[in-house]
Amino acid sequence: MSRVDLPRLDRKPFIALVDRANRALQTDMVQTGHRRGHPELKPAHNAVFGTLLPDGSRAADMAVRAGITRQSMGEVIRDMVAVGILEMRPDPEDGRAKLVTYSEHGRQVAADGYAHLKDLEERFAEEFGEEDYDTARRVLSRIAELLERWSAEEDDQLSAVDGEAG
Amino acid sequence: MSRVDLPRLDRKPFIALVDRANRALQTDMVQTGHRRGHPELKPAHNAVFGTLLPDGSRAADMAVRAGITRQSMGEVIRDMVAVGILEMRPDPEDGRAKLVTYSEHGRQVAADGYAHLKDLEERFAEEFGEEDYDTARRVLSRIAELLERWSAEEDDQLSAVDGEAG
DNA sequence: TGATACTGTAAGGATGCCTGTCAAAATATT
DNA sequence: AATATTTTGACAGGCATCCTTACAGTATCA
Repeated sequence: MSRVDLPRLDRKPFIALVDRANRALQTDMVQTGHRRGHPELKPAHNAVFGTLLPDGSRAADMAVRAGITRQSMGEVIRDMVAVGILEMRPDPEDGRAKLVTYSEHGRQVAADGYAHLKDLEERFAEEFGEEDYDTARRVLSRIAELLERWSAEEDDQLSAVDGEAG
Repeated sequence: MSRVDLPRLDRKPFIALVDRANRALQTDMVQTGHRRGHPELKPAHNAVFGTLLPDGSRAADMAVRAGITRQSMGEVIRDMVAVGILEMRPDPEDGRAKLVTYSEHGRQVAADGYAHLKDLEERFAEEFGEEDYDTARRVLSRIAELLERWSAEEDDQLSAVDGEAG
């Protein structure tokens, strides 16, 4: 009987903290949108609000910024066009592309959302203190980059071993 | 023409930072699990690893801790039982409940995962400094609670208004 | 004992994102 | 100029995740 002992974690895994916070934030944004009179808002729309530049963007660029595929982003965008938040028109500078912009109604929706985000920023800063809140933001903003680097390094090591073996 | 001006955000929304970090962490955990010889691991399993206590837990409790419904947690648990990571047996102290525990194989999987988590904790602490990393953890651990409180307060205000009007 | 609350589960649906594929347009290569 | 490659948005099909609604069994308490 080779019973494996589970190492006792002295504290909750970081991933659990991030995941829990993320679920709460996603829910909060949609719920607030609904309360503000925009019942058409869905969680997936957050990816657009976070990546669509004020003067318009291409779907492909937005997909890269959001970290999802072009197809997925395109689907979300078409959905938001259908409910009147976004508009698409051919990009005059590139016949293949279409320029995604907010509709007039979409600008109102986005403005309401940004107002709520600003409110949250202030509440968080007040709750945790400007300094600690900024620290948390700084840490979070670098997590993805670090993980991708470390993962790539491990990939390199594995393929190097494969290369020697093969 | 009442054109709505979009407020320019001075920095990325907090929700965008958390979402991006979360995606990266979820991907990293699953990828690492696969590399360590556990190809059966899926992203949804993280919710279990993060909430199942070493001596066993009830599904309902785990659902609350993970921030998802009992039904969803139950589905994930049954999936992990099917692939041999978890075991379920009746709770001797409560005829309604079942006690979820790791199987022997599951303990090995979890041990590998926890080892990776510990490695990440150390890398993060080294990268950001113990103090800043702890600060980020502390901030994140309170986000859900705060949002739920604020949301409840807003609900109260709305229903109070409804009450007066009705 | 009966009302109420909590357990896990089932069924069905909505959502979000994926892979594979395509045509059209732009760009690079020959 | 002709061809090959890349890039664009779109469509089809599918899987994973989580939800809502509903239910039967058990516990708890008036």
